Amino acid sequence: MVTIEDVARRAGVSRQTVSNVINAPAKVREPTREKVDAAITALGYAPNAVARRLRTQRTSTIGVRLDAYSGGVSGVVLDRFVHALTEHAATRGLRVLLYAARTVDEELRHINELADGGEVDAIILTGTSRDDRRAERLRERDMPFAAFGRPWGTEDPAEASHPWVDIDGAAGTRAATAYLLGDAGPRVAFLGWPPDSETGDDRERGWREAMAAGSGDRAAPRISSEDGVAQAQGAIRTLLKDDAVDGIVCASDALAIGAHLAAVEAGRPGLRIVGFDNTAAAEALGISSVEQLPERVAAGLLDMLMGPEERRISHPPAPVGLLVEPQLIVR
Amino acid sequence: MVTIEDVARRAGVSRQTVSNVINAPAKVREPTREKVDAAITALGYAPNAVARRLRTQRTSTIGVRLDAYSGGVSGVVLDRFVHALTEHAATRGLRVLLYAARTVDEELRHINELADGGEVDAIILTGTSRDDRRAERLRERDMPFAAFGRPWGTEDPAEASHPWVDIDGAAGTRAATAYLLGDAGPRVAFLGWPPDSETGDDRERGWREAMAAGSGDRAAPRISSEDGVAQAQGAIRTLLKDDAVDGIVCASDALAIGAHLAAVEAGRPGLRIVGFDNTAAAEALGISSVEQLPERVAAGLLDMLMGPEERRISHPPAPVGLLVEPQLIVR
DNA sequence: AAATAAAATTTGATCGATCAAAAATTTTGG
DNA sequence: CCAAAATTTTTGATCGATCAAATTTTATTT
Repeated sequence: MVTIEDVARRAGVSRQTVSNVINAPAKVREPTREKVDAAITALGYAPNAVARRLRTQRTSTIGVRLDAYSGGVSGVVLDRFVHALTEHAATRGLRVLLYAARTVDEELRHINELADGGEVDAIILTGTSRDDRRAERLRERDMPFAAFGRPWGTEDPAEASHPWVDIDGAAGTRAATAYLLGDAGPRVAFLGWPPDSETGDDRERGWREAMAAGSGDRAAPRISSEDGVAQAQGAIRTLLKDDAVDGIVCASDALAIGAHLAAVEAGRPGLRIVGFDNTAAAEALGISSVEQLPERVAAGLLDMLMGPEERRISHPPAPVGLLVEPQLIVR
Repeated sequence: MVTIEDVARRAGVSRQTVSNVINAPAKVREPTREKVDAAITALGYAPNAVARRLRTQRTSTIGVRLDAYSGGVSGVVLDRFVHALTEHAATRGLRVLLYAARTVDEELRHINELADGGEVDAIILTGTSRDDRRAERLRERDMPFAAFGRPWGTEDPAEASHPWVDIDGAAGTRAATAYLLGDAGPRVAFLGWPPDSETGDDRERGWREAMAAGSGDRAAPRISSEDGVAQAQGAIRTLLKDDAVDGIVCASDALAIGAHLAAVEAGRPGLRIVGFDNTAAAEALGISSVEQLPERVAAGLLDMLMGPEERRISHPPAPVGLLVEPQLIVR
């Protein structure tokens, strides 16, 4: 292994000058820098990341939880998010360290380990809930963090207690509903999950608002189903027997696929349906869907952790919230 | 931050004794150990991972590439693999560091960086090809690695040049074909990609072998389509016009979904179709599929890198190959 | 050209742990 | 009970870099 000492010896300068060439080239005179650069390339030197971390007390690493694989249609959004985060982090000189956890307690243990061991400079939370214990723990431990998911309850971006970015689900279903109202007809139904899930209620709200604001038929039903193709198919099968609907806005692609299958079954393959998440399955079946743009979320979170141009993590990051407007993909 | 020195002072012993309590408790006398343990819990001490890495020259971290998000039906296998790897790695005291790359050259750069900076102890390659440049580079650099994917060309597990684990695609299609021969009829067609992709040819071989070995109809066709729902749908639409087939074994779920749609369209919703990868989309549509079990691949790769019970990476790991038999999921 | 200011470079200390060898203690055996 | 062996504990060096302060060199001013 080539060390900074080797380079210094070869270039006939001191360690620190080599260090300066790498970290603060402006401090070094041109001819000196050239000598050092020549030595660096001749020896193939690269700074040892571990030694640097020990000295600077910065790991340039952020931790991200990988959820237990759900097996369902969803989960893809998170995968795309992790991918985008990794790419964006790289351009800012950060690395992404994974940890897997199936439960909150398991995740809390991991958070402790990462913090105790000084392994990461910041943590990205996903899927935050009201009074999130992880957020609490991270605050206690004084570990910078940002969340993919709004702090339900206090959603005013101006008075956030920590940085967060979330998809504006209501905006997504609003756009979907407006599209169907214009393109299909006034009787646009909503197929959602049973009430009281925060994400679900948010998406329902968008439909309600668009129906009220536009030319929506007040009588258009709100149907409830667990998140699964078969369950949704059953629910919509029943619906299509009696009700005359022009289109269905769904809270997820799994629901949309079920609705689509029920429509085909009922001899109405042209019934307009819009899903949510824009998964490969919806794409494969040609179902329109609301695309979450997890890449924007990833970029937004890093901006918050670091400031838009910085290359180091703010401590603590400014507590602001950002809602990303999703995009309707029409098929 | 609590250091080993703080603990030593509080317990009234030396640094090294504290270190021994943590890393080699057998070397420490019982009463001493108790004192130290008490101090550790009182102060909430945890060893600094970065300092330890610098001294031991081991990072206990493995690097894994995250592919560019493909957007298609596939990709999920890799995500599940990364997840399983993270979980298994954790139980062996390893961390998983991600890097994103879109091209081979980009990946080679990342490999160099990770090796130069001493960031990882080993790298996991995915999607290996014949004469893989990454494998070559890693060998040159003396970085331990293992691959998800066989070294096409020399597939005899006994004479591998590096450790690898792969899914036995032929075994998967063999099982799928045998199942359809028994359950549907002798005319089992194969819907695959254009020839000369290694994975594709492997999967086709399984079908051929099972057809020859079982009661397969020699005349059953082998149809070719690019990997996409629409393309496959078109190909099978044509097929179903003339040919009478009892079932179709497909090289991917995307193809299977296309075939399924064509079958429904042709008024044969009961036509037996088997896909490959067992994606959420296939599950949602109730299409049988071959499940790759990426969890086993992850476990197998770590066993190879570390030995089945060890907690440190062998250098170099023994070059052996392992084919994991996939599992047919009947729906 | 000397005095002063500014810039460039070097030196010594440090980050927090483990390794290797030395010193202190306990155990064993005659 | 003492010497030798075995065990336990401590000390000093080190991993490879950066920080802070000291020193040297160059540039500016009078």
